[in-house]
Amino acid sequence: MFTPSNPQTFNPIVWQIVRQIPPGKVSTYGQIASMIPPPDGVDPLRYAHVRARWVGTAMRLSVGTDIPWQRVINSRGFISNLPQPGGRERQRLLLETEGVVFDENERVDFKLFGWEGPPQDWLQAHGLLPPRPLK
DNA sequence: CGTTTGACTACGC
DNA sequence: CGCGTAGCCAAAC
Repeated sequence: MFTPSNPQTFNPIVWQIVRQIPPGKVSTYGQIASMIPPPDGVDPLRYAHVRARWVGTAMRLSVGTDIPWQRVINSRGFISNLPQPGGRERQRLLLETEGVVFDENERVDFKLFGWEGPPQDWLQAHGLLPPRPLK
């Protein structure tokens, strides 16, 4: 089932969701986090303040895997500042190869390329809840 | 082990 | 729209 009382279970859930993002689409840290309910024992209100950052941590740990990490960007439509040198350029190149277009300000339009999220039955099949807005 | 840092985001000016 | 900050935990030092 689903007991994310520790990151060893939280992170794989993040990665599993990221795998569902189709090529040519992007999601955000917060959007992915909103699909994962608060871990047991964590105050939901406090969880809402840190969950997006947890997703960022999970993504950082996903380097060197087959996870399509490039499809996760920040809520403003920009590529975040990756810890690895040259990571941003690489991420942009990967996304552009998939068909994602950046505007003159290096921003992605979520209206065009934003991922609508997985089907609800997929979420429920994995013991997750439908996405909830922040706060 | 204590300290610092961080692939975040909403909100207030 | 830009800039600063609070929120507060897991990794990384």
